[in-house]
Amino acid sequence: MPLQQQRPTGKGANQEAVRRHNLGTLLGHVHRDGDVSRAALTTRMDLNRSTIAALVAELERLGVVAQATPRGDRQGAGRPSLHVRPGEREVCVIAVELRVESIELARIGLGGAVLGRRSAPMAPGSNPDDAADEVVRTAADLLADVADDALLVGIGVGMPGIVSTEDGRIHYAPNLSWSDVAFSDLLEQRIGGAIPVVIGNDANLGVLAEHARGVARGMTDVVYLSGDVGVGGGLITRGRRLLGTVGYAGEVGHMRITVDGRRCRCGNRGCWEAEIGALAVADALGTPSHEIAHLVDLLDEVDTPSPPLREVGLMLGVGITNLINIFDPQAVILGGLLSALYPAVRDDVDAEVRRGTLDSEDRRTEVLLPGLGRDSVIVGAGELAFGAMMSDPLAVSSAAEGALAQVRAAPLPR
Amino acid sequence: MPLQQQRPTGKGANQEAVRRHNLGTLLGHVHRDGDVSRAALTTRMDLNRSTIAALVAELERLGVVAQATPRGDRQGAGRPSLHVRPGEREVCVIAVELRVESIELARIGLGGAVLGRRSAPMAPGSNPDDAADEVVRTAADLLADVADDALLVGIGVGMPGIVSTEDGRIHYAPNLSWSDVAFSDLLEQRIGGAIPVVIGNDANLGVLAEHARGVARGMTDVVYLSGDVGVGGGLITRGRRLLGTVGYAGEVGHMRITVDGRRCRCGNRGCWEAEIGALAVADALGTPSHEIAHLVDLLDEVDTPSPPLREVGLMLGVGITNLINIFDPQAVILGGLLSALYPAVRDDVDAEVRRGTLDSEDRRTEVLLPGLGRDSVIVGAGELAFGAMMSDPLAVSSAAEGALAQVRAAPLPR
DNA sequence: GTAATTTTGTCACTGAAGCAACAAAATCGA
DNA sequence: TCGATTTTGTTGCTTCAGTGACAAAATTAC
Repeated sequence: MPLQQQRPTGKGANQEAVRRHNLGTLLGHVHRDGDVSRAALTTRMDLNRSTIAALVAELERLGVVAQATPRGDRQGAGRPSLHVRPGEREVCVIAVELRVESIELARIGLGGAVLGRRSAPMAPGSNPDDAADEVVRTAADLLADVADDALLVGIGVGMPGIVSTEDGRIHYAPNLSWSDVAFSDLLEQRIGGAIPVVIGNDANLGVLAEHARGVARGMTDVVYLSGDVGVGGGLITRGRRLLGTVGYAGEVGHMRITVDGRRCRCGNRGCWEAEIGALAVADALGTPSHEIAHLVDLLDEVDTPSPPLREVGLMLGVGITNLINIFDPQAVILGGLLSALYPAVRDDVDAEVRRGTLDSEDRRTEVLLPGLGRDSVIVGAGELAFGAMMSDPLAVSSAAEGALAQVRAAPLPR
Repeated sequence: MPLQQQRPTGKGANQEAVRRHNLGTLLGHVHRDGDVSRAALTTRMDLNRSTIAALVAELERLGVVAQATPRGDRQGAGRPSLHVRPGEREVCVIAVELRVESIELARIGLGGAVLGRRSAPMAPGSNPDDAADEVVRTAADLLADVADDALLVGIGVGMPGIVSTEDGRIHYAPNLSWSDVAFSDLLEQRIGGAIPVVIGNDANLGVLAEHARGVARGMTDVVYLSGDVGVGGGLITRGRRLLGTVGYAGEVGHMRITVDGRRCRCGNRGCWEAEIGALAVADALGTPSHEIAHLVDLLDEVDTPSPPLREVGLMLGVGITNLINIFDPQAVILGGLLSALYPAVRDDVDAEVRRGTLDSEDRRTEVLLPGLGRDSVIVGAGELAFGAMMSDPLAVSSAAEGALAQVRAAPLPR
């Protein structure tokens, strides 16, 4: 069933939607694989050769893809199929990650290639306006030596905090001490509304990244956990992100797993992040709180875990078990600090998961480490920014005309 | 955006898919509202009048809908719009609910009308084969006096247990002491494969029912909880059921909320259902376990809850809070025993939910009681059975030709 | 009763995908 | 080396779903 009925809207469809869908899907394949043969596209999309040819031709006309006879390595008999790759005209996005100490930017091209990076300092206690200025300034720098005909189709921002999907507002970002900031508006104002700015939280982008280019490629149901002092969750179900009504879905950090447990920043007791977050790990290792930054290294050195650390592992296992029972995913991916914690307490986690989840032949959820490491948020921000392009290439590419120049020339204070 | 790209498949679309989508969506509107004007369809589906006319004409040709000038009550000026209603040819499904003590059946028509009911005893310790025989026998009875040209388009089965979506296997049904039963196969064999049999668990069908015809109409993200001795969850996100990889999603009963809590049937401690299930409620009320069937009445009589009962309420609140934080739904619906428990301990539950969830203007999850009461599972089973019809009316209705006769004449032992 | 409003049916038109036939390119086998 | 085979790309034609414009029909308001 190629088209999916989106029940709540109950809207009808027309040929134009088909064309949009097909162009977007085809471009998605190119973006995903970097290089696909037309024959492969024909098979995968289950369309006629002629149709694929027409679709590719249209995208080629826009300059976003190019066709070429394949290089060297042959496979099987028959005339070799033309390959479709990102085109002459460079299609790219700016991916931004707001961290507590720095702002990371990357320019990411169609196909997922990282074409450039910049890092800017995030002054302690920076306010959102300063940060937005810095982002735009650095983005302009990053775009300075890009070909003039390049197509900048979006800006994606990732950050630790609670983000409202619809309006791009940051509801609350404890690590940055921001609350109720319309950050995507701040950026859009500075670049003259040239291009849409989309924003997501770190765990949400983590799962997007791992699903698109990490260990969860090809899966349909994935839970991603990003652990630090707090714990966030990113969810993919049926191959799409689960965002909830406002976009606040995935706040698993305050899932209560022991009502009488450790006290959490939120005031409650026994929140999951109080039990497995950086503070709990530091306590278990006997690390003073100012050395929390080195927890990863300390965890790497753990050979046989101490009883307190094993207790943390147990709690990790309990929470993972809850999520498996709730979501029935193919994998749970442990990001951030958790990817250092897990190897240290693997036995306890695995035992708890086995004990608490039903384990049939057709269902065996894997617990995995991320495939993208530190880059997951910025890669996810790139994927997020590319999203619109993959659902309506024509509209987005025509809207993006001139955006590059506009961002380069963004007026900034000082 | 009328068509939704189903990312994982990456398939293309064609005009045929558009037609399918539009016919299905239109029929879905008729099914949902029972009676829609063509003008309303034009607005809602955002299609041309001519297109709507053509679509209605095609469905009318099949006999599944009929057009008529509206009765009496007029609204506004202008030529009155033709109304579309379920057609002369009766389109229906058989909805089945397997309970511990009985098997309930209903015949449900397009539009959601319950056209007939039967109840059959479920002998204690019945095996699946006996139950399947009984279902088919009762279904034949239920279909005895139906017009010969009626179209039986599906059979939906709901039951308490863990069900695999793809193959319709019941993995485990503790209350019935069944495990690993291919129940939909058992039914399909008996009716000669005339018609697809779809199966779902009670909480999953509960949320489907409340979403289609209960308090959650029009919502996009809903959590439904069905409480008894165990607690099950049914989830809707983006207007569609969340099933997970195998269909085991929503098993919230064994979500651990206090690691050192009451012992659960599963062997663990502090599972949610151990804290808020029937046994916990009975303990809190001081009710002996053999009177567990009267818990609803006892809870109705509660005026001011006792401290132990308030503790149960607290645990209910904690679990609901967890789910709100994870899913960010518009509503959490409390079904089964929980709909009796909630009014008794409402203050404690609400306080806990307020305390544990962030509460912004655009996000205020409601805790609701079901709108369908005892019927939710059977209504949900009906909706489930109608599902295929709403995504491809042509294919389903032609496949259903002759199914009625085949079910009536199903060969049965004795 | 007349005008305004709204909906309907009809029909020619547009646009997208499918199909079939033919030509081209590469591989495999003798 | 050459022909048979396989696979692909191209082209013109067909099919079909949705659209827009027009005139007609039914109702309400003045």
